[in-house]
Amino acid sequence: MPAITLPDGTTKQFERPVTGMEIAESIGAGLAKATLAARVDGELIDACVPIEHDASVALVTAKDPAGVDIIRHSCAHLLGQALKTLYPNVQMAIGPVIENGFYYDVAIDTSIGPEELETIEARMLELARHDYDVVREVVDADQARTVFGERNEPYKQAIIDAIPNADQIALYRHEDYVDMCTGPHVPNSRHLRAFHLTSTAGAYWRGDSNNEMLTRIYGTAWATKAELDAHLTRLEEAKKRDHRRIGTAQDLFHLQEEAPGMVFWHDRGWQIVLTIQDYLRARLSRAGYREINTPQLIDLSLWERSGHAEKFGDDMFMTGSEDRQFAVKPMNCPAHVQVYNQGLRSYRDLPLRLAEFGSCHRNEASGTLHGLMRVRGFTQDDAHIFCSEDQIADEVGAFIDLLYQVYHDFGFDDVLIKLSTRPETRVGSDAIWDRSESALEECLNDKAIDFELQPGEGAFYGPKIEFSLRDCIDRVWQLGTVQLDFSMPERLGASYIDADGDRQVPVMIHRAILGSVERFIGVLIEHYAGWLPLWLSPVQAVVCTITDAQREYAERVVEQLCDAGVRVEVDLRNEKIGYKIREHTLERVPYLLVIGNSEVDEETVAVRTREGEDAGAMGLNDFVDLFRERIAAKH
RNA sequence: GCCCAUGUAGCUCAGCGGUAGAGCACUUCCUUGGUAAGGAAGAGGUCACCGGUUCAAAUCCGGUCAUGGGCUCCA
Repeated sequence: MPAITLPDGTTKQFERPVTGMEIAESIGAGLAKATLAARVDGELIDACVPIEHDASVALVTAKDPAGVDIIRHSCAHLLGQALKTLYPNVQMAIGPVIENGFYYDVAIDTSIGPEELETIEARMLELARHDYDVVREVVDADQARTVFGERNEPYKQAIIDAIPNADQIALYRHEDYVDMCTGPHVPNSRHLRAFHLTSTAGAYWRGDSNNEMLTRIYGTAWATKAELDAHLTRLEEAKKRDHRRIGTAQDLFHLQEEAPGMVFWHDRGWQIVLTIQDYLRARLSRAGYREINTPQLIDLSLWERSGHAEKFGDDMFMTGSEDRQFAVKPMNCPAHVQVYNQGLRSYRDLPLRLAEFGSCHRNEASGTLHGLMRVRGFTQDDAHIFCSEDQIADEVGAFIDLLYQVYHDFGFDDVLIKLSTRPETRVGSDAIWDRSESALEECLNDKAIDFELQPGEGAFYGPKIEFSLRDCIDRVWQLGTVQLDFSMPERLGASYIDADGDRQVPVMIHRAILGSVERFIGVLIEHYAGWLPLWLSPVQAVVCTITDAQREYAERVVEQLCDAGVRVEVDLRNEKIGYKIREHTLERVPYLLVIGNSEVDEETVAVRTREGEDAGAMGLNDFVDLFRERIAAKH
């Protein structure tokens, strides 16, 4: 005789165990029609599962985010159903829900391209329109193995084998199709209408590159057609923000076949690099860093001593000369230790903060390259802090403050943080891992920073914190990092003399704020959709004349603005003013300074912004004041 | 590196066995015009590269390289 408490606080008595669907029907036909599942004491269950005890129950519809995920999950099964009718030999592996949609990994003996996706999607819709009931059945592991054995589903069997104590397995039947899932699923296929198959990809079985590669089919699914359309429109909009497209349109950089994964910076793009570096130099200098510069090519033996050759040798570019083998540096830290090692260091020298805009090359696997986001040649805003163990917390704390300030200045306030702790194979005593992990964690907690803990994901030489930002289609890119290192200083013979006159090995803190300047610019471009803030814009103003008659005055204006520190260009072309304005607006130049006869007469410029705002005519000094105000505010 | 797709003019793309196309950009001329595209003419391509099938290949097939979407990796 379960008593069911509903979210509004009312309690209903039932004579016998009751299902979520029956509860919904007792409330109203409309609700029953919309019900996808039930949340019983906080736990999601299928609408067809009887509730036997007193419980608080909320009915889940498509208005509930959990309901949309149920639709997505059921769409994965619907995809399976459609695939089985089109390709009877297909073998189903896993089909989970992801952000905005779902995917299914399958073993299939044919390749699935865009045309096949269309066919499959059409079949899915056709099947869903049968408005069939999804039937749930609970079996034990042996029965499940038999079912999937008969259906030639070795992957499903392997999944069953991997479930501990699998005495109750839920099977879901979509007409002739059977899948296995913890559920819940939609009660009827009529809830599945707003979906779209987006792409295919290869994916290793169980995510292990030693295993065979399966075909992954991605789809997106929503509660309503309108939401689906809105999502597809968002994807289209996101494409317009793609840094590769904008980089070409604004003439910032290019990539070409002869130098895969390496950037040709054009003058405008390079100006952005220079602006960022100048800004960081000022910040670093204020924070007590010293900038250094170290060689591109270093004898392989140093990389052997540092351990990189053994672990990452395949990913290092090599070159030889006169029987010596050199590696193009893949990272800066061993070189920074060499600088540290010059002369005898005292505890009074610590902490020693050595910074470098280090140009590094890594032979990344060809399939991983991606515009500016993943390259083979890149510049790290790298620095290494050599300090004693009791300085770690202060140094990490100061670094995190610096990082947040820098991100804020660039307009990023939504940062994802991950703390990675000791992996299985590691160097250093448990005691020092204990201390350093808690030092990092305390720093984050002190600053009330939310973070995700990634146990076992730390580097072999120490724990780390990673700072990431999202790109225009919500892909997450790691930028900053701070890593403690108990290994390299010792391997490379770094030491200092402590207050008692004893030799000690310093701790090394690897840290970067932007990570790769290239990637950072990619994220910047997408974040701003090409509308870089004034202080970062490579060209900050273009002086546009109405006719040839203003040439002389325009050139004088450019000179004066240049002297005032404005990155300014002049457009004297024989074009109408509308044409010039359109062109420079599309190039996202922040200020257009229009000069006609009246401006010449009154010694002014007519100021127009790229947003289309007409700020009217003003004297040059007024414009420069306005300009400097905005630069200072980093707008 | 692995799976799938793609590679045609500076850019965006059409053509998919029978003489290489469009829009924008570019050049020249006309136009000197006040806030998002003035007009006319012209030039521009070994259809990524290598090989094969064919009377004939941008088009079909194979390989290589690159790019894109993922997977694995990321010191």
